[in-house]
Amino acid sequence: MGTHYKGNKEEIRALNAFIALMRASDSLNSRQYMSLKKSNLTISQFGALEALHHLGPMCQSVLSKKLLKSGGNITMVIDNLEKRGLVKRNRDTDDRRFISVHLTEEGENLIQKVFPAHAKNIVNQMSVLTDEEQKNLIDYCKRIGLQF
Amino acid sequence: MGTHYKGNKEEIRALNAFIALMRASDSLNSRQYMSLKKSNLTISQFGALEALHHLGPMCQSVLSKKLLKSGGNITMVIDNLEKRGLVKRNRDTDDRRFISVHLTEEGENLIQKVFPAHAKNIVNQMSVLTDEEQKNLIDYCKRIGLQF
DNA sequence: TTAACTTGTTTTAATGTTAAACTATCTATC
DNA sequence: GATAGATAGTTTAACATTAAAACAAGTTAA
Repeated sequence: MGTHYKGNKEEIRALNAFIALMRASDSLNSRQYMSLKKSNLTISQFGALEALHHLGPMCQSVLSKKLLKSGGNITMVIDNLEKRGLVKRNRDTDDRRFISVHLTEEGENLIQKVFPAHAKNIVNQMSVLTDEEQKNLIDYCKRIGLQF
Repeated sequence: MGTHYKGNKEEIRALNAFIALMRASDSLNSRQYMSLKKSNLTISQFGALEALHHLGPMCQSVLSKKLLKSGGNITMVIDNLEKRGLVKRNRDTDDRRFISVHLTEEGENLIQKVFPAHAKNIVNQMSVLTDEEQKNLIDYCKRIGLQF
């Protein structure tokens, strides 16, 4: 692994840290992907179901902000969940611009079944780090994430 | 930020570490995306050009392994680079199953122009961490990535 | 009241992504 | 040499993703 960039030691280190971070998130993502495939869910679909499960019904623009995805993308993801009968759209009667999305009973059952194993799976993977190391990782990642 | 999972302290910590890692890589990705958009390159296209630049011509199956992407995906990415005249395909004469992909002069010029700013950009973002912290991050990420 | 602006959702076009099926080519074995 | 199996690449179908444009509904200001 590593960069082929010809820079000084500090630059090489920074690029290697970047690559390591990206590879780690790729690995976690692909293990998530494999795990969810058993339930015929994509990562995005799972994310939407999870948000609706833990936060209750919400309109697509809110979901879009929660999941950090574009509005057009949410339309597509909710479309696919709706086709499977896992969520339902409800046009708001007061302000007809809004569409409230909520889990169906089937969707609620599915997320309740899938979530615990999913969480356990992640906890398991992160357990290669000690509690102290996880704290450090959170600190580092937040600082990287919150730049502008 | 944080999970809504009702577990014990250790589980919550692990899930928060997971979420922090994913958010950080999302942030880095989206900044990469914005930066490369100026040159009309996607992250995948940049990755392919960079590999060909630093490692020289190679066939698609090797590229596929380097970039950790499926063969079908590489076909698409190389198609789009070829349409723009940045790379060229060459059928191997010895073994006609192989196609060697190489940068055109235009592609070489582009990657030479784009790469330094790109690397600098990443180094800059990672510089919110000290050298010691970057070392730790690399260690943590490698351990997360290399499980199973 | 109407025109202009704002906000929420959908559509469209382009790219990425995978898995699976397919074609072409090469190799080993009978 | 024919054939079975392996390998490289392409195609297809499905979903993800964005930006930008279109569309729908509500708000505001002249």
